[in-house]
Amino acid sequence: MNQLPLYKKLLKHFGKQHWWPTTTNNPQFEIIIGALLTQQSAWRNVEKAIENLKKEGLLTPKAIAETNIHKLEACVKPTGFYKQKARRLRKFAQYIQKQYSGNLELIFSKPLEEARKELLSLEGIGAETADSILLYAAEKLIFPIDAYTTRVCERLGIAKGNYNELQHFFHSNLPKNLEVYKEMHALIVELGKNYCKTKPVCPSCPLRKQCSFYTSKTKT
DNA sequence: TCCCAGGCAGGGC
DNA sequence: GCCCTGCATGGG
Repeated sequence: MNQLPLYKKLLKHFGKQHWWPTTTNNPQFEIIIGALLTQQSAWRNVEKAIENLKKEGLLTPKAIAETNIHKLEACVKPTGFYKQKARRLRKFAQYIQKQYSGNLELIFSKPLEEARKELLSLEGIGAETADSILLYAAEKLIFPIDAYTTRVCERLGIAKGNYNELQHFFHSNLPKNLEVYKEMHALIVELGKNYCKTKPVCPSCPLRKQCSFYTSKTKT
């Protein structure tokens, strides 16, 4: 099964999503900060937090590694779970600073599976966050599976299973193209944010005719 | 007022 | 392995 038609349909409907937005000259590290902060919180609140960090000069591994934890907590407060996020952010910065002198390329240039395992071993980095970092910061061909992706796949009836199974599905059915991977993940999130909520079908969803609730329970 | 947001970790079973 | 809970602020 080729998922390029789905990609084109979503792209036409929603337009380019321009993920992952960054504002500094250290985009890789900023993407990682965003990936940790956006967990279970809206992106607009992440933007507030990153703006706070920028004002305090806290957008480099060295600065975050050395900062006072309470200052960091105040910056990331808008994203919620601020104590654990501040701690995870500082621990990550300290790790990168100590092991690699702040140079992320030294991790990203490792073999993909090795880099992924290393990220997963750090506090606060699970499968989705690791894969988002690898796709958007390291620019590796790896597809993140988030809650929206699971929900959308189920409702469209295109795939089901655990994280690894869904990821394997996309790896097998998407063209091996970095921009497609980046855009497809963002487009699925956009679809999930707007639709896949009501039953039996979301009236204005561009994919409503493919929705399992539509085809099984609604006629014409 | 209630529910959700671009999850993760730790516990129980 | 899967399911549950705590973590917490901001916006609809």
